[in-house]
Amino acid sequence: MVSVSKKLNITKLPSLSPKTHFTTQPFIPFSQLQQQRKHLETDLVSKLDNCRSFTRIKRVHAQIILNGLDQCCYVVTKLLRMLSNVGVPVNSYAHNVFDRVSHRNSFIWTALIRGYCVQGPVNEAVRLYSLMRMEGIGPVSFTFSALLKACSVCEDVGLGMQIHGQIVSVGGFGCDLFVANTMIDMYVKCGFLECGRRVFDEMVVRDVISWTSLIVAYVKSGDLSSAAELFDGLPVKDMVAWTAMVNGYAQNARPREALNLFKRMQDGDVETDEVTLVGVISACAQLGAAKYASWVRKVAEESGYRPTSNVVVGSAFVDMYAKCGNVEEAYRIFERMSVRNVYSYSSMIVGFAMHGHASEAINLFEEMVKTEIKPNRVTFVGVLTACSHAGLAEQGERYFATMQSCYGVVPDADHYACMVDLRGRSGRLEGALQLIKSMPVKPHGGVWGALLGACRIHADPDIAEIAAKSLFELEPDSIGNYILLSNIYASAGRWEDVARVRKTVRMKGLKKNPACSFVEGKDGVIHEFLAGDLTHPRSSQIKQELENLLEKLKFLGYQPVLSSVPYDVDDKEKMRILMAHSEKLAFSYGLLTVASGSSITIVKNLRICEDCHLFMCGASWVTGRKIIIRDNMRFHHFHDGACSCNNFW
DNA sequence: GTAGGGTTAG
Repeated sequence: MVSVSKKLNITKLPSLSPKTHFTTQPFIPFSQLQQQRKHLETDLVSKLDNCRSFTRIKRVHAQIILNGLDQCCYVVTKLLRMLSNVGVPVNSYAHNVFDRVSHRNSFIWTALIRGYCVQGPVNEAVRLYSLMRMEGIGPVSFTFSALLKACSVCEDVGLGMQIHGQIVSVGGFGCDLFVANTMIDMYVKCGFLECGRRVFDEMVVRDVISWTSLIVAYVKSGDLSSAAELFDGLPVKDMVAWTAMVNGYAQNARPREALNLFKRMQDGDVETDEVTLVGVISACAQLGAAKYASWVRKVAEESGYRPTSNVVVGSAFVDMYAKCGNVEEAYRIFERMSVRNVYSYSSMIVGFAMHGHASEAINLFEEMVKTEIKPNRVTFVGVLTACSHAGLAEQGERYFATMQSCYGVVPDADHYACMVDLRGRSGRLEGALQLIKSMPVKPHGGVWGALLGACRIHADPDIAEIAAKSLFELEPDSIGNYILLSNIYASAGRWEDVARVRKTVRMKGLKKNPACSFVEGKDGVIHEFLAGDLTHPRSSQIKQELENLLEKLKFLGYQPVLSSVPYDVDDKEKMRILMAHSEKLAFSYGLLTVASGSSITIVKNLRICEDCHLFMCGASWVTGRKIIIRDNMRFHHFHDGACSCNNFW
């Protein structure tokens, strides 16, 4: 090796006078220059970090060029990331910046690839990845997680599997937690849960994120037992994991289990945030009891969340109070919310609709469209339901006709179901049938079900047969549809047809859903009554109370609606069956226990029958009590002998 | 840089 001194022949150094050569440039050691450059880099990177607009970024970019740092991968990587974050199309500005860098490292390549991953097209990201590999640049773990994330966003499992193959062939990255976790997420978001599970099972090291991704995947697929099994096996659970499981129960209509798990979460001193709260609030909404409503309100405030200052928590509370029968409190919260969004408005509109307050729902909708907030499909479901339940047929038709042209919401099968309901209820059964035939999308069970329900109200067994035929094809095992058809036949006295439907039900081995009602006693305990149930400890008192009431009602002219009994039995037996309906038993118990002057709230699993409806109207008059009944359709508020639904349900 | 969220009709 030739030494530098020999090569340059500098054994004899010329005697340079520092005076002549360094007068304007003071001597700065290299290490100090390096340090200065480092400071400059850090300074520009932090400036970039604070940029929230393209204009600001361009300004910093000019400084980067001025300082000669446009070849510095560290700074340019940050520049590319920020450009993509503020949404500047990656194929223009960012790509130019990238092209001008002569020596590119993995990070700068990855920043550009990420840009395409976020903005698309993903294929371009994959092409760049190949180019990078051809240039001999090795990927970093973030290169793969960005690519995998992109595959999950566009649900392209084929591409995802290609990336998976790359990860395996490059080697080493399969063990990277970030990469493996993103891979699980990619598979489950694409709907390949089993593949995600395989990745999970093959992982040597897992963290709470790996577990949670999979738990959520099981929750979304409705497989709660697999989710719970994983959750139980998770060694260290954090707030997100707990929340995933609590909300999993809530989303799958298992509110009691959601609340039990939440109590365990609290016992474990795990923090509660707004995401946890919405799940818990939604569970309480499903239970529909005032007891739970006040409990969760307290829980929220203890965790520092006020329904009026947090839009997500607030909207959940609006929905919950409406579902618990307290639409006044729902509106009180809604009114005081400092920020509202489409969820808040939709929840309130649907809440009003559920309680038969059609004009309030419509007024609120009109108020909403004057704001910046755009109505969505759920908002229109609420508005159309409100019109339908209040018999506002013309207004409903108008909203339906303009929802696409004025608000850009394309009517889907759910909206058609509302319209069939609206036309059907107002007696235009043929018009409803025509609407179904003209639908641009395939009608689902809800659409035919709405027609069948209307046939019950207007006693039309012929159209009911048409609706039922399609309905039985779509939902062959749904017992409610058979019962509805059988009841329509029964009201028309067509007992042979009733027998035929019942035979089908028996042959299919379908079991009838027993009717049951809940009422909250003054002790806060929820009492459940089944139809004809005499097992309650205070059964004889309940029966006596009911008989006293019946006497008074009869005196006022109440005549039992015997046609509400769909059995071919004598009138005396029909009377006995009617008096043992679960909501009547629950109401009678309420009279015995709920403080006088307070309203009585009953939750029923099936639709209230005509006789019970009439009975409750009279009972609210005779007893002076407000009676609120939530059936599986909506709320009925009985007061002074009338119901909020105007006998239209 | 990877995991958890609220409104829906018969």
